[in-house]
Amino acid sequence: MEKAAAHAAPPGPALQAVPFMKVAAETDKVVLTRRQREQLMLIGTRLRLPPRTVIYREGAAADSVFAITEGAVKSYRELRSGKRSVCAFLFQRDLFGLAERGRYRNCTQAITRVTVYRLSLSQLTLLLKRDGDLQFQFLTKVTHELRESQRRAVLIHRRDAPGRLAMFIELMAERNDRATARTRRVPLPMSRTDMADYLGLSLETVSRAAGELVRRKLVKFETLHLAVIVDPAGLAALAAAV
Amino acid sequence: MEKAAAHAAPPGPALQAVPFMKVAAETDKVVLTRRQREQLMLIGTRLRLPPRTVIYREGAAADSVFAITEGAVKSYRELRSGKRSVCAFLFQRDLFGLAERGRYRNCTQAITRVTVYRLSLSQLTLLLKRDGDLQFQFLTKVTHELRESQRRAVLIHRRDAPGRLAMFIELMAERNDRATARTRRVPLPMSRTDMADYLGLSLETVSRAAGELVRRKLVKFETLHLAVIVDPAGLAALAAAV
DNA sequence: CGGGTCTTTGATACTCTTCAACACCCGTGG
DNA sequence: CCACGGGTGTTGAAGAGTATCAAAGACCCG
Repeated sequence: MEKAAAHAAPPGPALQAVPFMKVAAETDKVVLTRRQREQLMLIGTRLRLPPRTVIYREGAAADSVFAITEGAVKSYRELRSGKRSVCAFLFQRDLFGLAERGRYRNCTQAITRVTVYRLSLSQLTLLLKRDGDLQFQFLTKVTHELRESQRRAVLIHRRDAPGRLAMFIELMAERNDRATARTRRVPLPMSRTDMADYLGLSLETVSRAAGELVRRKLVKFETLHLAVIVDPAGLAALAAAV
Repeated sequence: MEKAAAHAAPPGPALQAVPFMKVAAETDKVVLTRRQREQLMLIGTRLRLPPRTVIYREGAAADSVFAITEGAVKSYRELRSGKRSVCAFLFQRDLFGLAERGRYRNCTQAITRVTVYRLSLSQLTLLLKRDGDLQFQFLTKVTHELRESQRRAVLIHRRDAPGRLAMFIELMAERNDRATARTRRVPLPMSRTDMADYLGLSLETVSRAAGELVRRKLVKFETLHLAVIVDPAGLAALAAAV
């Protein structure tokens, strides 16, 4: 566990994405070179933030882009009705804060304690235009996030709550890399309310759906924020049964 | 009408996106230089495709990226249940075909007659790495699409069909630039089924919702594929009442 | 151990989905 | 010119599922 982390995430920002093209090696993920990371560190500041910290608000002047090195962040929007819509959950090696016309479009808030790199937007722009390879990594990363976002849209098409939740758990399991593959444990750092706001369900329905998955012996919950996959095949079948 | 088109879309591919930073000019949209367009034309082929042409299928080997210069395209996924989920509707100056590990992730099909530039992925990659400014345009564009995708996710959070449809019409109106602003006409080239698959509703519900909007005198339909906004404020209010 | 937050559980109402029949548009062929 | 047929869209009635409101229970942190 520590070995992988030490080798994959040396000091400095990192990005996780799947490349456009098929690569020969089993290097499934894009990685930045040491030099690229060092350059990013030069224009960035490392921040450690406690849970619930609001990193920025919708509409705020955007002068920075953020790269997560540790922890979980949610990106959401406040709707007039007082409800929230969670756009994405962001983890290690994710990027956020890509603004529109100098303004952020979402709010972002730390879920757990997080470590992020705050990169100056203007300096980053210059750096990217200068270093075509680095920019290509960013392009790949954003494309990756676009695909993830579209996948979520597919998820929302399901009308049944247990199915949506099953897909969600699989999503989170994927994000947790191979740690889940071995232990079958899936950390769900966000609250039930956040999950509901992401899945487009009420929190009561999420709760009931979770109970249903447990009843069907597909998963169980060691704690509220740690699911264990009891029947991987069954869960996958339900998740795929769109 | 023709004047604007002639000035904004000279020969060659174009991209429409909102920049990260606030720009001084009222140039709201990113535009490619003539030289960049010419470079793209060098590595691309112009294709004219009749309606219903399937441009590529999910899982197919991806060797090209496409830029639309005219017409409408839908990007969708076939679900096991036989249903479809439409990920996005794509128009003039949109980009599609960003692959994952050498495979396309969605199917794309022409809705109307379309003109697209097919760009060789390998050559585009080289070109982008060489031309930092051009690549930055692509980065901006993909980021723009990411935001659009997230916006759709917000849209889906509404449970009421008339509200979803109202948002959809506003979305389409925006895409139609200022043409709608003057004439209040919104072209909806896609079928009701496509709209349903995009909105996460059944087509019957879309039909009923359309009837409801007409009944409330918010819009009317000149033809099935051409909506007219009767009460812009009322429609906007309903669309924003998330 | 206690207060507050978050989660679970229960009953009712509401909206959409589904299934089915019907209307419409348009190109084809008589 | 009109009748026909397929695809597409509309309308109707019954059923399923979730949202909502309300209240009790579990958990965390000080």
